[in-house]
Formats: sequence, C-alpha cells, structure tokens
Amino acid sequence: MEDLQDKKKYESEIYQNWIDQGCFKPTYNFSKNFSICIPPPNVTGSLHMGHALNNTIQDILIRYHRMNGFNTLWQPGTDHAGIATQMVVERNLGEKNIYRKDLTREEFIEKVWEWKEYSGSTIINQLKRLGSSCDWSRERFTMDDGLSAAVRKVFVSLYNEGLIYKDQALVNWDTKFKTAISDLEVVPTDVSTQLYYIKYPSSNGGSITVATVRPETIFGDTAIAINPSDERYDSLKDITFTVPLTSRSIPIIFDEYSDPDMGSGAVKITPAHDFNDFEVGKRHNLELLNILNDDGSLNDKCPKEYQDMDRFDARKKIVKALKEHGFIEKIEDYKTTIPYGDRSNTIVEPYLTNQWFCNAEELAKQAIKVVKEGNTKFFPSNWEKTYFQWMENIRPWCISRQIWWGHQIPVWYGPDGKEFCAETEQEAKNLAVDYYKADKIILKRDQDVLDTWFSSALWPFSTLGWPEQEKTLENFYPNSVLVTGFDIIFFWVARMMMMGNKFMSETPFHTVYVHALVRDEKGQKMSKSKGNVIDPLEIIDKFGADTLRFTLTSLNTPGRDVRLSEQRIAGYRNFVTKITNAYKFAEFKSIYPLKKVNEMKPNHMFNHWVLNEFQNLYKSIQLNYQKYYFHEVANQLYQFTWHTFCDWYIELSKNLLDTDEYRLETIYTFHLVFNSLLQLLHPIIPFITEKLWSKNNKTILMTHQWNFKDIDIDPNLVSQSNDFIDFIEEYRSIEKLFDIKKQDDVSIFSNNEDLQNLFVSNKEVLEFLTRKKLSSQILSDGITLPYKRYDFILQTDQIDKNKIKNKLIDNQNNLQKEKAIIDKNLSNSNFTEKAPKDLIEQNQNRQEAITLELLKIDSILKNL
RNA sequence: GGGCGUGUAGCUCAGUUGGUUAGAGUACUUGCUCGACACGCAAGGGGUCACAGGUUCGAAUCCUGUCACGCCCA
Repeated sequence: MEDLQDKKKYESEIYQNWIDQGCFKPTYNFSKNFSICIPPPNVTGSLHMGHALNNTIQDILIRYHRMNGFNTLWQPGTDHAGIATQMVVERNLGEKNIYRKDLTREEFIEKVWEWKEYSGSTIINQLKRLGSSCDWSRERFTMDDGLSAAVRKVFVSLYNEGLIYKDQALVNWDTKFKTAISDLEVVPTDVSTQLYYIKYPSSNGGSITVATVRPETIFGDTAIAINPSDERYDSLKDITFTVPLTSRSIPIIFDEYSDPDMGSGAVKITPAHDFNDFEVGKRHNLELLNILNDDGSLNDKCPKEYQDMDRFDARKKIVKALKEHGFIEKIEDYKTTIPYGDRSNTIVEPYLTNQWFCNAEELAKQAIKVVKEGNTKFFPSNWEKTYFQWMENIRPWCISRQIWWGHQIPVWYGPDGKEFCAETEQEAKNLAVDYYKADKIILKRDQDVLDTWFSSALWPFSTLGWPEQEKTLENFYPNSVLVTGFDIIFFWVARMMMMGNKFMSETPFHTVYVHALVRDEKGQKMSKSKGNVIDPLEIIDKFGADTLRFTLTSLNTPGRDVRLSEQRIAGYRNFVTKITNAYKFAEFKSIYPLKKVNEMKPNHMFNHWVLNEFQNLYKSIQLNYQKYYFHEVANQLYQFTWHTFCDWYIELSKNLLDTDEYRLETIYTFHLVFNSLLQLLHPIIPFITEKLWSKNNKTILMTHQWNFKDIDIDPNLVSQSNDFIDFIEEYRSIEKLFDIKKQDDVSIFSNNEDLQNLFVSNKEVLEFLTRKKLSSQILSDGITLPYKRYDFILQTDQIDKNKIKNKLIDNQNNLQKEKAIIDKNLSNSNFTEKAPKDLIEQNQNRQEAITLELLKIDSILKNL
C-alpha cells in the first residue's frame, strides 16, 4: 500500500515503463490515424502553466484516441527561437566577458549549439513529468538537418515563383538587437509625452507651425503636407520651407493624409521614419532621408553636433536649440502610443532597410479558402472570425532577421550583386557559372537569417520527414488536431496554414483547438514581475502530475480563461486520493486482487443500478470527448466516481459482499465498474489509473482498447434502487430535523406493502445505512410520514410535531407551485400541440406523482 | 473607431439544438473518528441568472438596446 503514497516514485516508474514498452510509438495496427504535432517549445524555455494546459489537452486527445482504435502519433520537438536564444547565449557569454562581436559567426553558432545541448532537454524532461505521451524517438528541432533542408526547399521554391523578394522598405527595427522584427513582435504602449509645435520659416518671410512628438526627426523631413481641402493655405502653393537648425529647404505638398483639424493643419513628412509618411512619400515621390544609425543614434545626415548621439539624448539637445532660436511655438502634454520590442523592451524604430519579404497575401488565399470550406475548423468556432480578419488584411511578411542564430538565407551574390538563390552553395555556383559564362566566380552568401516562424510554419510536415515521402508523412499528414493558445493564431497557425496548403496541397490539420490563458486566482496574468506565478513543476512535486492535469482539465472551459489557485488544486488532489481509497477498500474486502471470476449476469438491484449508472456515464463521456468538452468529461467522472460510486455503491455493496448469495456477483460488478472507470479516467489522470490497473491486470492500461459490453439492465430494479436510495436520504433528513442521535432507538416500518417489501429484502443495508431498526410489524404509537407515493412509520421519542408540520407544509407549497405550472402547461392547447411528446409525457407523469404525493401529505397533516 | 468575449450562490465557475422546482466545487453552519477515505461522512443555509424591452405555450438560454469588465486589431 505504501507504493501508492509516493507519487513521485510511481509516476516516474510508470513513465519509464511506458517508454520501455514502446507505448508512445504509433502501432500501425489500426486503419484510422490520429496525429498531433506539438507546438514546439522554445529550447531555452522552461515549463509554465500555459505549457501545462496546452500539453495536458494534447495528451488527453492522444490517449483517448490511442484507447479508441486509432493509430496514434504525437510528434514532439523544440524550436530554435532565433532572437530569444541568441539573447540568452549572448548574456551568458557576457558574464564571462566574451562578446559576440569578438567571435566569428561560426564560433558564435558553435556556442549556441553548446547551449542547446546543455539546456534544450530541460523543457522536454518537464513535459515528461507531466505525463506527455509523445513519441520521443521522433523528437525534432527546427535547426535539424532535415528541417533545415525543408526550409531551404521552401525558400527556393517561393523565390522562384516570385513570392519571396527583396525590397527596400520601412521595417520595425529593434535598436538593441539591431534587427528587423515583425509587426506581431511589437507591443504598442500608451505613454505620456510632449507635443512640440515647431515653426518652419518660409521662403516668403513667414512661417508655418507643425506639431510633432518627435522633434529629433526634423532632420529627416522632406516635405510639409497640407490637406487639399484646407483653404487657409491656398496661397502657399509654391513656397518652400527651411528645416530649423539646418539650411535645407523642403516643399509643401497637398495630401489627404494631413488632418485640417489637427493642430495647425500642417504636418511634417518624414518618409524614412514613419509608416504613414512613407506612404505619403511614395505618392509624392519624396526623398527617403534616413537619419539614424542601426543602434538608434543620429547619423551623418544630421548636423555635426548631434551625430552619434542617441535619438532621445539628441531630442533634448535639439529642443533646447530650437527654443534658443525661437522655433518653438509651444509645448503641450500629450498622450500617445509608442512601439516597444517584446523581447528587447526598447523603443522600436521604423527604419529603412533592405529586407526579404514573403507575399503573404497570395499564400493567404488558399489558407482562407480551406477554413471557409470547412476543411479546417476552429474550436471554439468564433476564432474563425479572428483568423479571417487577420488573413484578409495581411501585409507582406518580413522574413529576414539581422542575427546569426537561425536558418541563413539561401541566396548568394555575385561580384555585381546579382542574386543566386539555391538550396546549396554548389547549386548557386552552378547558376552563377551559367549566368556569367565564367568558371571561377566568388559568391558571397546573404548574411541574414530567416524569421523563426518561417521554419515553424513548416512544422506539421517537416517533422514528418518532408520533403522525403516517409510512411509517417503518408499516415499522419494532415494532422488531426492542432492545440494552441489564441495568442499565437497569427504568429503560427496562420503561417502553418499558408505553408501547409501551399506545399502539401492539403490543409495541415482538420481542427484547430484554441485554448485560453492560465491566470492566477484573481484573474491576473501570471508574470515573474508580479510574483504570482504558479510553477507547474512545484505543483507536480507537491500534488502529483495527475492532480495538476485534472485541475487544468476541469477548469478549462472553452472560451474562458483558466483561473488557477492552490486551493482549487488541493481539491482535485483529494479526488485522486479518493480513487486510491476506493481501491484500498477493494483490497481490504479482498475484491483485489481478483481471483478468477467468470462473466456473469448480476441479479441484485444495486448491481443493476450501478451498471445502469455507468452505462449512462459512458455514453455521455464518449459524446463529450468527441465534442472536445473535456471539462465536462472531467466533471462527470468526478461526480460519478465520488458520489455515485464511492458514496453510494461502495456503501450499498458492503453488506452484499458479506452474503453468500450476492458476494460473487458484487465482486464481479465492482470490478467491472472500477476497471472501466480507470479506463475512462486514464486520458486525464494517466498515472494513478495505470498504477491501480496494474494491481489486477497484466496488460498496460494506456494501450488497452475501450470495449465495454452492453449489459442487460432491468429498469424495475433500477427504479427500486432509486426509491431505496431516496428513502435513505429522506430518513437522514428527518433524523436531523428531529435531532435524533446515533444512539437513540428508532424503528422503521411501512404500511405500504411495496415499500415494506423493499425494506425487508434489504434489511441489513437499510439498518447499516440508517443505524436504526427495521420493524417487522406495525408501530402503533409511531408517527406516520409521507415518502413519495408511500408512507412510513417512525417510532422514536424525539418526535416534534411542529417541526414536521412545518416541513410538510413547505413541501406542500413547493409541490403545489410545481403542479400549478404543470397544470397550466397541460391545459394549454398551444403547449400540448407544440411541445415534444416526451416532454408532455414527462409532465403527465410528474403531475400524477405530485397528485399522489400531495394526497399523502394532506392526509398525514390532518392526523398530526 | 472596428471585432471578439464575459456578467448565474460569499468566491471560482457548469448549464452543448429554448422545456420539471437553475447545478457543481469551494467557503459557511450543524452533527459525526461507524473497519476505504478527516485530503473524510451526513444534514443544511445561500441565487429577482447585470439591467430594460421583445419573440414564444415556455427564456439563464434567442433578438434589440443599455451598463460594467476583459482581450484583439487599427
């Protein structure tokens, strides 16, 4: 029994055994396939609650299908996470006073691989602690040879189609990492700042005032824009303005972009440093004047005294100079939004560079179509709207990054800058030889690497061996389900949809299961800085993986965030303990280990009752598993295990187990139900169920197929059982009402033949559950009480007529209210014509029952 | 500004195509160490389902509007 106490020990033993027995690998034994590819965690990462929820859901799906006749693969792996990983490695090297720029690119990459070898297995081991049944023999990494080959193939193919191209454009520039980042990696942040009204002198001796929050960008101004409808400035058509602190003059242009109601109605245009101005510049053919270095300092296009100063230091100095020269009209406090890099947490600059872009708009077409046509469905379905909205307004995807860690872009340049795109350097050379008609050409490779999401976009097929046509790819593409958080629908799901549909001619997954965020008990996002993080590993150490999994499953209702608290977790720990205790009971009663019991048909009504309850549960569980209602599965299993099975069946069975007549069939029934329950619970709490299963089975539970035979149930026996159970509850309630103590003498009898027969045939059970005596004859000085359509007599010294009177009147009132509604329904022709038949029948039955019950109460009240 | 979501017992939430007296966990009250389990057992109290209209024989559920809160996009 001690072996059930130490969860850590048995969880790790069981997990090792599953691996040793090869349970996680696809069997290829079934005709139906089921596959999931894991959202690859970051190699540098460690498991947080979001991962725990995400992987619990995946494991439930995988284990459920594995036990239900599917050839099953859960494909695991990790992601190289370009910027994040490079950042960590640089920081670690920095502690040893080694800097990236002191190393060659090759040396640095070597260091990253060292780091990956050292830390990359951390999160994988944590996923194992959670019980994830991934096929670890197939673990992949986005920088593996095979996956890198897939990246190159896709790049070259898109390049040759013209869907990947190089372009000079404004990008979001991270001045800390000195790389472009994507729109999605930019966090717009509300800030309080100043709005500066600056006077630009005009060639006719006057001036115009423009407002800006970024006075340091005046050196990049190439025009002043006025709305064409703004009559105030009609006279200014041919006038030029001088940029303050310089001698440069700029024209006035007329463009809708300028809002006549904002400030003076005039706005400065800085095409190289603002996304809107860039568009204006294009329309008016303005010069793109870049005034920043890649680290955010001002460059040599600015006056000498500001060069190489950081842009924010320069701003102060410029404002001071503007004031001194009388260019500032006024300064106002102002609230605006400025972009921050999500990794670097520094202000991101719109920056003019040459970058590689992918024509996402073209790729999005098919990705939208497959969702519209229902080949890929979202769960919950309302996420489809979010998906469409983003996909339909998608912008060119900037795929190049100016870092070292990642897939280097497979493009080589000839001496004149001609591009040669190929999967290998040799192929690029061949192209160049052809092009230049010369033998010896020195090519220089593009220094940039690809956005990490480029390789993640290929994950559903690159991990299955593509471009090689393996059996695995054939069986498991498309994936069945993708399980992910809503926050990466744009980052990742959208891109997998684009690439999957482009290169596999089939959509990458049938269903996208979108789950919510895990928050703390107050509904706040967990974060290290708030100190409200609940670490899944600590929870697993303290409560066991099963408890954490059950908690997350139960709390995870579609479309709602999960609010987690340790109190809640402790509640589900109790549930796991409860199951263990039910097993201990079985062992104590020598039900376990099972001596051979042949299949049989139980006769006793309580056995019929529990089997009937189980069969109803099973049908409902199957339905809910298929609908992805795992929270319902968890809650129904909780309800059944604790209340139906432990509170009632175990109590009812105690006496049956002591009888010669029913012992064997009760053992049989107990086994059947308990073992079946372990199977139904297994996908959610795999460890304890496997452990208990092993006590009496030679097979492994996780690969055992669900196969529950329908048993003939006698509905009369079920209904008698329900009458009996309800009576026990009724008695206990009255006992409490009369303040009857355990040691008080009470006798029970029923004048009604049916009820008394039910009592007599279950005399021991009744006396055990009530701790009172069943009388075999009428109790002349007892009190008569109603119970459903029956009545029964209690003989006790504790009778309090007033209390019982009040209780009966309460009952009467409630029943009358209910009856009034039913009467109204049944006498309404609209209802009897329109309502479904079984509802009408239900109403009629209930009406009948209430009528009888009211009659009983009535007659008893009269005699009180 | 556009979109999505949420509002049900003190707290956290179920309530799947409208259909008995709206449920659970937790907290609370009372009583129980009886041979699986005090991480337990038993009995209880607690809700005008945010608000206002509408559709319907029937609304927590569908529709319209209002209020509050949250998230995403611009």
